[in-house]
Amino acid sequence: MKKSERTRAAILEAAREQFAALPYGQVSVRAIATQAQIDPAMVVRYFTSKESLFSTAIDVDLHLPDLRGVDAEQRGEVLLRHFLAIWEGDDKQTALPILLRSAATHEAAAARLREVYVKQLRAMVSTVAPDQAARRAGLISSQLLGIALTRYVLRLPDMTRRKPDGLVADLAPAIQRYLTDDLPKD
Amino acid sequence: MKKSERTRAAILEAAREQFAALPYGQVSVRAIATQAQIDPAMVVRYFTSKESLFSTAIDVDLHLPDLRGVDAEQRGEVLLRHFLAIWEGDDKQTALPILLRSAATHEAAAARLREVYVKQLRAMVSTVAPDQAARRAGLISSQLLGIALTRYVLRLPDMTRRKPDGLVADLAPAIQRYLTDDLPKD
DNA sequence: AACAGAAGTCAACCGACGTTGACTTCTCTT
DNA sequence: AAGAGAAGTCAACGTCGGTTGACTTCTGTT
Repeated sequence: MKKSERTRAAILEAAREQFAALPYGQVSVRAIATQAQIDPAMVVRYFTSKESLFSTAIDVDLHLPDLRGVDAEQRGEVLLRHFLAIWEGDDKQTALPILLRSAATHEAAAARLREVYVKQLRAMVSTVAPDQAARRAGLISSQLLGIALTRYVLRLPDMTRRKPDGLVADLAPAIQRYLTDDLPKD
Repeated sequence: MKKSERTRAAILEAAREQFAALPYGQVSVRAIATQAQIDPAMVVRYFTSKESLFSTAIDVDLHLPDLRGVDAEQRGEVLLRHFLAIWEGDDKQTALPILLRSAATHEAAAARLREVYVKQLRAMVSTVAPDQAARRAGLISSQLLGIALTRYVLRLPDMTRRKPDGLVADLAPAIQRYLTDDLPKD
């Protein structure tokens, strides 16, 4: 059954594109169907419901680099560059933009984002900073997601204006400190 | 006409509460009306439309402190504490939570947030760090809003777990640096 | 060529929502 | 007390979106 694979893939591709551009509630099954040049009923036929299509469409793998192979003093910069590349690249390699855009609106998206955070970012931090890894990962996420929020979602002028290299120069040190500094006793 | 003032205020209060809890699209005029114990038609009568009710409901004044009267080394901490208090307080003093929750979904909310950013945060940074104020304000907003996003909207476990004082201890230095450090030439 | 099962189409249902306009009730002035 | 204007009620309209189910068309095997 080759035909079915094609339409299934077409639906998925259209869905990813739509969800990347708009939050969950503003994406309609009808719009996805139109873009995939099929009938709205097919979406349901293949994916049961909009909700489960959404779940299927977002398999977020951040492909985080293995920081153990990176100079200890450069890890913050490497991580930040990788993160920015996810957003700057137009290739839609990861579904992170999809997730962040919907997370404020859609609890399922928020839950998935928490899962990605724990299994990928926190896990990765653990490999290079086993001491206080969860705490460090939290701090790092607050800065990284803050960058994504202000630059790509809210589009604050002072953030959109910057070139990626400039952002790295300004922000990598902060990430680096969260990763390696001694933390207050708390 | 005293009665009208009361219902008008009741609608506004209900609206603020609803918008603070849910993004724009998930708040219905009917729900606001129910909470205010009035008829949905009254909402339109008093505020013309849901959209203009939203605009009226959010008059965001962050009441940012005047950092010029604060020890130069403590400004980051003071600013961060003030920001956290906005979110921790249950008194709904400011409409910032309303705005952030809707900003990912609703362009009008995002636009308003940009305005608040420019007129309040950036303006305040200018008073204590006139050099590169816009750039510094951008960096600070990325960290502050990142905290709000991860802790209060996404509720990442490693951020919700922390006590405010712990967050201040870990994060105030970063804010302080964005405020006062020499920045790379860019 | 014929038939079965897959793939695709079409129209409609149902619920939710913002908004409207006609109607009723209240309230205050004279 | 009466009448006018404000305040409030009610039912409905129109739209949109997810979902359904019956129907038609295609495809591949025998």
